[in-house]
Amino acid sequence: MSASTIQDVAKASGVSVATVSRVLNNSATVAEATREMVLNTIKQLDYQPNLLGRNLRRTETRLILALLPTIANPFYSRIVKGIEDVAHKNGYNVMLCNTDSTKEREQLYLGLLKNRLADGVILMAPRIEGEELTAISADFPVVQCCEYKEGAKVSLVRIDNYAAARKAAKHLISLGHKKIGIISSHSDFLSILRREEGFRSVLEEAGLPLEDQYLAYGDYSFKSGHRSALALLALKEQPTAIFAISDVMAIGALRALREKGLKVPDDVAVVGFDNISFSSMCDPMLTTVSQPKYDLGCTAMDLLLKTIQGELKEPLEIVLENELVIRESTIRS
Amino acid sequence: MSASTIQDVAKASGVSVATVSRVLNNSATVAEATREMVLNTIKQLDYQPNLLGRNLRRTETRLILALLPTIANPFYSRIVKGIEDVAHKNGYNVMLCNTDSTKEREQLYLGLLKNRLADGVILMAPRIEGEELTAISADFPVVQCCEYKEGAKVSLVRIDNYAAARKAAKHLISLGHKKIGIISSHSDFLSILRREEGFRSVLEEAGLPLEDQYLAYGDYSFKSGHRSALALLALKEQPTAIFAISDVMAIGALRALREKGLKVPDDVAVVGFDNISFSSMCDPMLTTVSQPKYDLGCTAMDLLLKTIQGELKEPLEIVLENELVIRESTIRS
DNA sequence: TTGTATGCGTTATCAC
DNA sequence: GTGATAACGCATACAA
Repeated sequence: MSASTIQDVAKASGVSVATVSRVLNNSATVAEATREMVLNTIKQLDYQPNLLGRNLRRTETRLILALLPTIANPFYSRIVKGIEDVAHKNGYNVMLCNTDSTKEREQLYLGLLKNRLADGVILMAPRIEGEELTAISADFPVVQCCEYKEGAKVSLVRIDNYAAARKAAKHLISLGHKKIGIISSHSDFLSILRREEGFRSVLEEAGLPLEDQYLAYGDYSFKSGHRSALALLALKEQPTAIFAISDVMAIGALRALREKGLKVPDDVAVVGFDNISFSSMCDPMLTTVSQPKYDLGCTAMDLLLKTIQGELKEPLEIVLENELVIRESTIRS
Repeated sequence: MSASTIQDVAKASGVSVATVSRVLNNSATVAEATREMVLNTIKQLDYQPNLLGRNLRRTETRLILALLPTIANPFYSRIVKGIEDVAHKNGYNVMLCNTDSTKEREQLYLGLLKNRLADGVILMAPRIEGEELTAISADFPVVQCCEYKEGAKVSLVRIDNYAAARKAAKHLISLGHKKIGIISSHSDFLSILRREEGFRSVLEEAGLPLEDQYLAYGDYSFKSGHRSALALLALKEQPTAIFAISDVMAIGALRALREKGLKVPDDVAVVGFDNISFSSMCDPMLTTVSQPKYDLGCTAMDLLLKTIQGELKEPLEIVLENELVIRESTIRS
């Protein structure tokens, strides 16, 4: 476990640490001869600058934290790709942190931000309260992506969840469905509430107000989608269509329907949300609301960079487009 | 962007920084009265210790990096959960790093290890050469998990890939299949080569040596599985069974078969590898070789902790059990 | 062009 | 029990 420092390099090169530092940082004011010699001993000693020292001195880390509830939901993978691409292009590294959907772990990682271990954070499913988030955001660079909290005055990139859910509802209504179940989640994300509201609004306009029993709650897992669908199917009047606020849960619902011997879409139609890659691999392929995941990630990182560079006075909210992708789970091909 | 330091706290409390530090680290030798007062001003100033300073001084970060090719493959999510659970239990944090399957990004993150920004690294799909990996491992704590490189003298947790693939092959042979295709990947992971070898060995023992044309290569994506399956189906003599070295690719193959109007398992049987959660959600449910993902993660982190604590003189290799899970894609239920 | 000296924020070793 | 102070490894203002 060797650990040569800048001092070792200086000594071995017969120069001062300042000169070595200059070589390290490509400072112009260093003679070509010395530069070469120093670079040589750096290779020789296999010297690696200690980032703790450097970052402490520079008070920047060039590190971004991306907080997500779990990597188990493939929804996040394209978003992360977008974040990374923009970050790398700008000389930043990205690290992913699983919050496990708990306030505690989220606070822990936000603590690393407060403790200067990272230059900024992108939150993909904030769990802490809006006020706390607002407070942190006042002192440190933070951006919310996709999911967001009530009352948080924090930059945000999202789609219009209300309008998106309306598209899904209108599609089902246009197919003649009258009994429609929803699989939502118990989170207090505004994104999810908006989807519920949007979906409801269309049903009401169609004179088919949503009854409480047609609303089931899951936790974004396959199993919870499966379980919720079974609950909906246990009603006296089975729904003829199910809308899930996440593809993963919609796919769990597909499995439940299969187990019950119901045909999709003939007996029951299903609409998901997110358009994860899996939604076009399952059978039947899933009709779903597509979020521009890659762009959401890129835009969030752009916003964060602006925040870090102080170009943003106050929180900004950016809304990207969405699209209903119609596949086999609602219409026979 | 406030940034109160230990000095500010000391000044405001009317004590020295040493005392504040003692309070921070629960040093026993501090009077109850002073402790309370200091804690008070810490709250008041919303003081957050700067981890760069602390880590620099302590020469440890309590941070672990988990390097994976992409979070798009759900295979990794349970492994990561195992790593995190053990890490948290021992006071370490885990951050995930996408290498995008490139040597460059992997080297970059390993650089952070060399530069003391993290205490150790778990590699889930190493891309750099075995010798380079061996060299790094000689100086820094590194553990390979699941996939591993030829010639790397580095700690490793894995399953017996050879034996596991043999189970899959024997299963297909026992079902009477004679023309069997394989979807593998072009990586130079020993794990994958062993699977190929194991599978081949059974075919040979059955007098059905694998012809080159029955071997297709993908890149672990749905699409590549889909594409590879189409290639296999284009052969004059179509295979009646397909073995994919990853569930994701196997599921892509299922889709290709559906498109070609072929019934699974009646026309073509399919076996995957990994047992990701999705494999029991798709239709038909996938027969697959199950890796003990959570345990693999836990064990890898255990090994890394031992390495960090210097309890491990030289690289250790641990082999965990695997299991063939038989589902609808090979046998009608 | 290079060296000296200082400070980044913390912990730890001394003294007292 | 507490306070100076050195040190961690680096970058930079200022001298030379």
